[in-house]
Amino acid sequence: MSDHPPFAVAVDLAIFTIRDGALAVLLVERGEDPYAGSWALPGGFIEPDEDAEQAAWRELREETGVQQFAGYLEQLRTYSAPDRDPRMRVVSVAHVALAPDLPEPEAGTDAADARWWVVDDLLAEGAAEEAPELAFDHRQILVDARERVRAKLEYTTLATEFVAEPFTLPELRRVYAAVWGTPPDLGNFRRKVLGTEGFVTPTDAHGSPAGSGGRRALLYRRGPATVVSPPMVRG
Amino acid sequence: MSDHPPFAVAVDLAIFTIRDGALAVLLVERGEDPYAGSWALPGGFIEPDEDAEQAAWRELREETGVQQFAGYLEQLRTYSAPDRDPRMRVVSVAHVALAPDLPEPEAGTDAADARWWVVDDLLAEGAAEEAPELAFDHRQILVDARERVRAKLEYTTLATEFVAEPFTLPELRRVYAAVWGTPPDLGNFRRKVLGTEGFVTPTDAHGSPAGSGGRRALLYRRGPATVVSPPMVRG
DNA sequence: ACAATAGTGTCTTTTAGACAGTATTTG
DNA sequence: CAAATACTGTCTAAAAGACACTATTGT
Repeated sequence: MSDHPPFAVAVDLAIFTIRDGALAVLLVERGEDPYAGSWALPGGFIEPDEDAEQAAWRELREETGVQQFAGYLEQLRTYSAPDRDPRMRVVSVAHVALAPDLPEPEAGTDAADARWWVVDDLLAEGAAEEAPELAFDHRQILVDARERVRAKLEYTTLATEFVAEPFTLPELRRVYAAVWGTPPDLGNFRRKVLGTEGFVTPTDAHGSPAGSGGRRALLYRRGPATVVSPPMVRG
Repeated sequence: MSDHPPFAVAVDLAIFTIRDGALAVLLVERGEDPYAGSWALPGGFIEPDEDAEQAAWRELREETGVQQFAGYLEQLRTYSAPDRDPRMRVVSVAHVALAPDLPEPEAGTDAADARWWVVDDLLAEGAAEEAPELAFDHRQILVDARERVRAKLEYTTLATEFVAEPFTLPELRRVYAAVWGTPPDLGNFRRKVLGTEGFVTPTDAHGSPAGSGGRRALLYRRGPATVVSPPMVRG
């Protein structure tokens, strides 16, 4: 009754960004068995002196190669099926991270390669041409992580974590378009964002239009607000 | 780089019910050190052949003494501070459970005693007369668990898990009153619940009024809906 | 009859949905 | 100027907030 079988405890990360108008996630190609050669979410084991969040931040910096990582990280949920890792009993505390678009990553020490993948290509039923199967239960983690991000865009100001400051409202709207798959109505989107106190704070500078030709959009910074109430609704 | 320090992995449960119009949680008095004699959330270690959710269901049945537990269980989040247990490194996957009011629990094998506590008494700043400090980081878990339940009443039909079928709308409304601290407006509450397709399904029977004297309320059962959109808002 | 509880109706305000129109910039 | 992008305004419909009123039961 007082036994406590030993487990290894890991963190895994679904690191999202917006690339070319699509939601993308960072995957690493595994260099070792099990699943050598297939693609997986970046992650690693928790060290004795850190908690899961610290481990996640450490892995995030290691995998992205960005020491002063400016972005958002939160715990997603814990995956603990007894057979999820064939080597031994590993429990994984999965996290979600968001970042304005990061450089193409360098391969880490234990990974053969690392690159961004368009999430819809990975998760589409028709399985796009070269979309790989994911290692372990990472496909399920990715499904859950995407759903978390989709949901949080509705009732939080989280979308601003996907854009570098300062940013324009059209940029911010393209974040919603990428994550939800369909852009919110232009006018209504502006009314909601500007009408939610503290969502964004205006600057007096102007950015560049998305294409060549077009009006220059006003630039904004993130505001102090974190919740959007009532929520924005998904198309 | 390939080390994976061993951890013990436990589950802890915040089991909520409504008792005498207040949100209550089940605590056990610890019989052993550390924290012998103080109160804690029920929990235990994960066995080699089960995942966290199975372990949580097992503990739930053991602690409540109800073999065919009819209620709701979901994962909350994982707590992993290195020093959260002074004996050794223990990571806890916390869960939230809801149940229509259960019998007064029996003490389990490893617990000196077990009883329901009114959550507001435990968490109030003024610390009610005989409200105990909680063991480990269980106060924080309880705070997070309560917030999860409060939030989920807004955008899901979860409140129905707090009442035994069949139930009346006034009963259901008292769930919101207990969890939120203030009752939703009577008329608007009925409009929302009855106007949300699949929230509840009517029967043709009538229940008894809350006090002695008063009209008999219609009885309902849980409907198939799980989400309430747009959400009900907290007073 | 009265108090207590359950249930209905309605007026106002807020917000979202839809979409037409105006403004600014580049080629 | 035409095309592309950014921005504003307005009408309608849906929903919430507030609150008055009716219905049924026990003492």
